[in-house]
Amino acid sequence: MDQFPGKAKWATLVEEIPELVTSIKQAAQLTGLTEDTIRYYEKIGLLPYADRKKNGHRIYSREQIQGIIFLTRLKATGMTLEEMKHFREMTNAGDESIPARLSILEEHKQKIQSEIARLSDIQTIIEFKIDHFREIFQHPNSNDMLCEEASKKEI
Amino acid sequence: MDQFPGKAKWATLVEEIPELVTSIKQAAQLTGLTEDTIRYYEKIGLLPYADRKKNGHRIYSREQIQGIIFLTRLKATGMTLEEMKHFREMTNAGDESIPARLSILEEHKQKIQSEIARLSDIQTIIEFKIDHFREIFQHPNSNDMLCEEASKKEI
DNA sequence: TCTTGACTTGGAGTACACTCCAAGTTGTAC
DNA sequence: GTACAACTTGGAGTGTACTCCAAGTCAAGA
Repeated sequence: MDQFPGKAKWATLVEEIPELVTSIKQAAQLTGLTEDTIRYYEKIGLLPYADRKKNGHRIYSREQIQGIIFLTRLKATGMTLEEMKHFREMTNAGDESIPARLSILEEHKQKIQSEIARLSDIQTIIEFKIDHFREIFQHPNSNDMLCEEASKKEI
Repeated sequence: MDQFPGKAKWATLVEEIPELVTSIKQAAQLTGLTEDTIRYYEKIGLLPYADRKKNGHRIYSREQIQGIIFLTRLKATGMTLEEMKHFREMTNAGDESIPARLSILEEHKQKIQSEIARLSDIQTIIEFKIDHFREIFQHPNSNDMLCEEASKKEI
């Protein structure tokens, strides 16, 4: 629902990621982000300051690319940049922050669950509306009757 | 995932809506929108110019409130204001626009379906990550092994 | 040596959807 | 008659997440 680049484009398996990614362009292709977005994420501290080649160009390890991809998963399920930043900052704190990270992920998982439930509920309402329109279209005369019926149901 | 006001608050059954809603405050309570948002929607043409009382205060019929609530459903499932405006403009065109409205709703329904599928997919990935953290936490030594295993799966 | 292309930086601009504010009007309550 | 609440308007400001741009650097190729 967010702008989320087409799935086939970027890496979904570790094997597709070189051990060393030597340009921001490549990083962008692998993660599905734009180069500007990667720079922006680094600027706001969501991504750590990336290593540079001698000429100043960014390089990334496979693990770093994997980390970015995981962040895009969180973002794609509605986590804000600020929350992601918090999650990532804990990664820096090492294994002792694992329980905290676990509970963030578990909470987020619950949120996704509720989101799915919410979408399904509204899906049902929209389906009702679709049926309603289809009725009107097929039996233009029984229009009012169906409206009566509709008024007994959820809006 | 969007800011979506708490469900219990507003009307979900037609019976809860008076036949005539005589203030923007009441309209806001019934629809779950803020007064400012209702004015804003009217300003951008997403809602038609509401009838006013002699003193200029807005009034709404039950049907109009129902219409607003349906728009909030569309919004809550990711439809943009611009798309909703388009949908609503067709409502003005009368019954001849029903096939077009039908196809918009059907397309939107498909989008929600894909959205649910997308969330479920990522849910699975997050669950894997949670299991991974839990493993590390419970068996700190087998850490590397599990990382190896992880690297064979989806990121 | 010069050009080209891929990057770098800081900072400004954009899109969406509100959200807030100041100034004014109206109707009721005391 | 005056205070007050509940509205009205136009317009400015906010937050999130980018997106774009100008000016500069650097390495490789003709």
